[in-house]
Amino acid sequence: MNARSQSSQAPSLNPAQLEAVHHLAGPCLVLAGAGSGKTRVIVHKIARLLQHGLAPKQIAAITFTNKAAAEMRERAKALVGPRAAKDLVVSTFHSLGVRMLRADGERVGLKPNFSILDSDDVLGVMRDCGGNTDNALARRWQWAISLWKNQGLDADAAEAAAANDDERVAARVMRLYQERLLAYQAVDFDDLLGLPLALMRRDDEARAKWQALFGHVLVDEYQDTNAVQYELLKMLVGSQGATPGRTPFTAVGDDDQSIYGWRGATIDNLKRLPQEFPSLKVIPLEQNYRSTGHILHAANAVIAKNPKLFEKKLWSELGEGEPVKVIECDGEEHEAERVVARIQALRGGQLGVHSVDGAVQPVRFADIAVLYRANHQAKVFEQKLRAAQIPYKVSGGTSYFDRAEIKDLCAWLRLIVNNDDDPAFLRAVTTPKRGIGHQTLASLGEFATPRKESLFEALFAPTLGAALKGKAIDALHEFGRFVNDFEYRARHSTGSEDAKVLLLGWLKDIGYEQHLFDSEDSEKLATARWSNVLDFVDWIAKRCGGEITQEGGTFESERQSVFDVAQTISIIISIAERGEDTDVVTLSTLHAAKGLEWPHVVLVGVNEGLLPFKGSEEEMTAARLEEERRLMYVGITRAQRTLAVSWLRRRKRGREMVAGLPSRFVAEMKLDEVAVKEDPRERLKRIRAELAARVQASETAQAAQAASRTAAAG
DNA sequence: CATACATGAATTTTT
DNA sequence: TTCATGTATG
Repeated sequence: MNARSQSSQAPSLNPAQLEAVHHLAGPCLVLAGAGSGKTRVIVHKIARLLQHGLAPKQIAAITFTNKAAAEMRERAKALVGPRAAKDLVVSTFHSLGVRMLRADGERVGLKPNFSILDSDDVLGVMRDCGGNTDNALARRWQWAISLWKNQGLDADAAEAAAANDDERVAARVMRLYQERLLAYQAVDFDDLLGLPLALMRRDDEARAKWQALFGHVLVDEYQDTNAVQYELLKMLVGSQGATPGRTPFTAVGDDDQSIYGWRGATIDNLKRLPQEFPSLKVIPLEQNYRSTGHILHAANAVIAKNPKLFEKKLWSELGEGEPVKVIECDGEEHEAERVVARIQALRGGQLGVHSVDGAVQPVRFADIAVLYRANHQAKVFEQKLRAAQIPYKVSGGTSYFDRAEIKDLCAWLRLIVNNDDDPAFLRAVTTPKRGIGHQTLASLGEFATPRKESLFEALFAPTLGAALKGKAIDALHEFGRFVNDFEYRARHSTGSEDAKVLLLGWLKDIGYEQHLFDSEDSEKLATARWSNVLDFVDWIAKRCGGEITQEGGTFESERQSVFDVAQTISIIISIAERGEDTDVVTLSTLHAAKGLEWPHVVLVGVNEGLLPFKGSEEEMTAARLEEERRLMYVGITRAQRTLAVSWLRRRKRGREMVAGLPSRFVAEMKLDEVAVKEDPRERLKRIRAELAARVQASETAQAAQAASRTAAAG
């Protein structure tokens, strides 16, 4: 098992879980503490709803990430079987939004083939709207505008709410930006939430249609919803129609794990739920199946310092376990060395997985995680781990679709899907370089803008000759013809074989491999990039269907054209899932670690200023401190069996060294109150007994699960 | 139009 | 110290 392994849990649901699963009639809020088996509850509730006669497609389970959606579907499949699981609507808010807009977007001015801009594209458009501004400013606008959109504000509302000149400028940019997106027939990620909401508000027919679709809506990680997502949920369950609260729903979340306030998530959505749905059933899940006692004491003690929305205290039956260890370090290097030493000690020590007969399997690398506040902290650990020959992976690193080479290719695909997508046009036309530079493109832009045409449309205007030199026009025309030709072929190549031929031929035509080797100074890096490209081609080809070999034999799946696949590409899940079974230590930010668990966790850099993070300028408000505390809580509750917390006596600030203090959260863990003074030999005996009991429990659970599966199948 | 050097700023991240 | 952006040069 790797980090994703589920904690062992008794085969039957506990009373609170049962209550949550059985409450089908009205709105339900499940306050799922860390490690309390919330996915299990969701999946069992889905099964229960199916038993009660809902069709799979009437059940919507909404998650935040594609990865979470995929996992949810897998878990559902294991419980209800592949047939039912296939038709369940398990999707992110954003993909549901895409689905609604592709179907009914015309009512908010979108053709069905609109493009979805990623944040780089958005940045480009922002810079354009502000008249060639610098990147940093454009990024601030992007940030502010995204937050406004997440709060459900339009440009007018944003301008009215603007507190200073900077914000007023941003609000003006926002108006321009929205106009331009519409002209491009493009939307950003925030629009995937806001436009479906606008659609349903504006159009009774569409609203009725989508409200009739679902018989129950489940929302995972509810504490991470923003204002727009909440409105969207309310709209979907029909609370604003003539028959309020018609569709029952289940929100599952944990206010103590809300760590995304900085990107628009609002805990108000939790506060408002009981007020706006008076019949709301609130069910706390407090039994933790993940961590041992010392770890939970620390977690409870820390979070107790935060004001509470709902009463909730975790407990577990897994025994006291190991005390939490605090490691004091000289500096970053020393910390990394001590962590390496700890990893080696864990692997060599008595803390491996004990089976009932007392044999010890060593701790695997994949059982260990090093968690930190900010990405840059990973660096020293990478160095020291490499030096010690310990394999590791850095999670939360750049995702597959963030890679430059993949973005390049996606730009081309987007351009053939939607010729009016100017950001895609700009990226494709300059990748690889084909003698068309900013000069030419600037002139083309100046020509196109007053005519209210997209760049691609303007390419073929007969009067373009007045604005550009012959040579430039020739190059542009050639590009245009090439794109049209590629589009034609993409529409007509279906099935994986044709797709592969088309895509490889296209890469050759644009000279992409050569481009990679020319632009990358290390040949090794270029090779790696090229192999990413080939993976990408395979991935698209596979999605085009045709003959597919899977467990259960070879069969014919529905054929799609490359064009069809390209249409959905910017929203589709990354294939970063490869290499999941390798035995490596995980390095991760605290944010990226949410939802995961490891037997052994080290929280590093737990320093005042770093873990309650303190920027140079903004002051530490109570709300900010509380979110930092929840982050600490999330970190602590990732650990199943051992937890160590390290802090630095000296740390770098800018280029100088300053004295470091342990984070206030270290004291808040109240380790001294629960630490046990125990004879080491006694301790070992106790630990073994606890572990044996645990192993037995998990084996019983597995046996029962297998039995119930057999029963379900028969 | 692309590459080489200097100068300046530094959370967290998904869609 | 590193990374990214802006300017100067070939």
